Amino acid sequence: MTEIVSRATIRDVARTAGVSVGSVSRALNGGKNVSARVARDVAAAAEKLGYQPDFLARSLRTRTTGMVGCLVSDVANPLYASIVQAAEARLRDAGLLMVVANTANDPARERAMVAAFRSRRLDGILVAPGSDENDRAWRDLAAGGAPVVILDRDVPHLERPPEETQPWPAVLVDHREGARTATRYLIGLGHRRIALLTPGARMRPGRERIAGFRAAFAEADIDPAGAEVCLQESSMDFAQGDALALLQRERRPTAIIALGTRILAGALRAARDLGLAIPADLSVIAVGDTDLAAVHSPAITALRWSLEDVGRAAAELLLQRLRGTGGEGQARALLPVDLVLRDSCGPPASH
Amino acid sequence: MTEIVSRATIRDVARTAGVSVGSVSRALNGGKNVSARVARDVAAAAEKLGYQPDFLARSLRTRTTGMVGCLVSDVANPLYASIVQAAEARLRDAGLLMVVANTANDPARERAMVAAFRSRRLDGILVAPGSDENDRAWRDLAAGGAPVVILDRDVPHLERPPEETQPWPAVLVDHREGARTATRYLIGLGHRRIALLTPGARMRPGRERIAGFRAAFAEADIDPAGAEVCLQESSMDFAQGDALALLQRERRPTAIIALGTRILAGALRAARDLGLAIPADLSVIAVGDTDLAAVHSPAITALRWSLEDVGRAAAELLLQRLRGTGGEGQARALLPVDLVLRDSCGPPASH
DNA sequence: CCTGAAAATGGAAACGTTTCCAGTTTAACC
DNA sequence: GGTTAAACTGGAAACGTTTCCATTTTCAGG
Repeated sequence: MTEIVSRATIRDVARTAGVSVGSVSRALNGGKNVSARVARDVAAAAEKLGYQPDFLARSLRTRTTGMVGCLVSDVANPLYASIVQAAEARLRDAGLLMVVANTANDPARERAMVAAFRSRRLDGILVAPGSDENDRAWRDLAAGGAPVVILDRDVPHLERPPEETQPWPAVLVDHREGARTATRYLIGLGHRRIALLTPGARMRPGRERIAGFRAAFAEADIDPAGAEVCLQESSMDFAQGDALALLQRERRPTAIIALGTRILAGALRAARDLGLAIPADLSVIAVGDTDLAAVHSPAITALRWSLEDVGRAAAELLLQRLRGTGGEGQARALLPVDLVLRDSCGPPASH
Repeated sequence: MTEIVSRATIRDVARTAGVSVGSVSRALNGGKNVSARVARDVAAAAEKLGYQPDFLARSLRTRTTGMVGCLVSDVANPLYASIVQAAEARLRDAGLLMVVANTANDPARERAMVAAFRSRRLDGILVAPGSDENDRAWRDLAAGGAPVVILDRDVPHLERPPEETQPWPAVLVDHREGARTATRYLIGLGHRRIALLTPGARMRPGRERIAGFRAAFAEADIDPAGAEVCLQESSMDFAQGDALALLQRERRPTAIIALGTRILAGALRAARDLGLAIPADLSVIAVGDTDLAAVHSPAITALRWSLEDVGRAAAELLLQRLRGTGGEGQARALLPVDLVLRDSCGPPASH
């Protein structure tokens, strides 16, 4: 195994095997229309030279790169990291590479990355846009021409090219039903004043949760004023200050539903600082089942959905599109949310 | 802005501007050796046609792809996610895309991804190999020819090509000093039996921590038998079972130092299940400052280093190499580890 | 052995750039 | 204005594949 100075090309293989370049290509790829002799010689020559095809040249010719892009606000956010991880696993098994970019929910950056993906001719895109109202983003995506799969966002039908009748493929999570289940559970325990701590309603997950939260109050025939929605930025410190103010009020909520890691952490800290015991003084439900929720004392009851399933399903949907074998039926997936009961909820203290 | 059916090529721009292809390329790229008239006409034509250069063709010609690969065991692991995120941010600012791949510490997969990166001619690679002894991995990396930056792993000098005198560029974290500081702190509080819970010593961070841990015992002139190293797989459940056994022993450790999220969580659960109070019955130090450590009650004292700095520094090192402007001095970075004091440590209970 | 179709093959034309080279225009200087 | 160097330009050759097309070879069936 000698050190190869400059890599062997298909031409070298052809010369070594004593056949034409065309034949080498056919032998190595299709396998169709090639005699046993040529196949053998080519394989031997390729092996001898340590030939590895150049994907760039191949891509230029075939107009397919074997790469897909993944656009999320922040791969370091656990809620995205697992999705990215699972999607990458599935795509890799299909022989595709994944390029990832963080957008920090910045529309300009989103546009720039979509353009970069397009210039590089990526075969497809997985994307969770930072805002559902960003028409430019949707237009850019549509203009790219590559198949797109949406991650848990609302997609405007109207923006599709006219000939397309199908909505964009998407993987959605049933946050509405999840929030409704959680709220119903708390109401059933006797709570009448519940606060939902969630980031802005700019995006689908927040909107759906709020809708489910309100729906539970409506169907229980309870004073809807008890359903308090606190919009929060995703910063832990802000959440903590906000939670402090919330829990110090005269008629404070007796239960809270808090999103993810940062907001939940802020709320828990606030409760601890105020000396509120969980669940005696305050019931808590986490949205998203993180290590924090599972290990906290007491363990936190949580809404759980499978991030891995989201990533896997998205990759699967994209692969269907890429292979053209898109049995039109399953253009979108709706994944369930479960309520994992632990020790952080109980009846409200009598007052 | 009409819908463009098939994208405009440089040839279209040339025709529209009434100049040659070569001139268009010069006008758009170099800006050197092009008259004002040509520059203007070309810019106008490109704008009018919505021309966007095809990176594939460009890459084929220039042998540079503007993409770098990032190879880690698992992007969903918070310890890697932030590194990846920060590195991507820096590389994006430099106009590079990042393709990421998870190896699950599987040598075969590592080899496959390195080969894939090479076939796609990625400009460089950031990598945290799953094992420091995997000679094949190092050889493959070296053979690729692209610049490589190592993430917190020991790199064998001997494997370098003979003409290279510099070691591989790498970003390292001073886990040894961190572990020594933490251990010294516990010893100072009076602890004499301390357990270090860490994943295997196959990789640099584990090895360094163990070394620092032992060094602290050695320099304190204390019975070294009290320094107990528990090698753990990175699975929370296993860690919990293991921690349970450890803490139920006759002469159990009075303090533990536990890595990351999963192992720490397992240990905390075990302590909770046994009714051990922290820090009265058991002192705990977390290795890696996670949300869990910060928000736990009581808050957990933790060893902290900046994952963002690791990612940023790695990207910086790689960029230096890519630009050839690698002031040879800073071929590697060693980042510090701090001990963040919280409420989880105290003197051991008298016995 | 002949015929025709099917299979296999070599050569060359793409794919869309950048860059080299030779030639032509401009500029500068006396 | 003439000479020379510098700046600019067009044409064509890469880069390394795949795929088309026209030949040549193989093979089955009479």
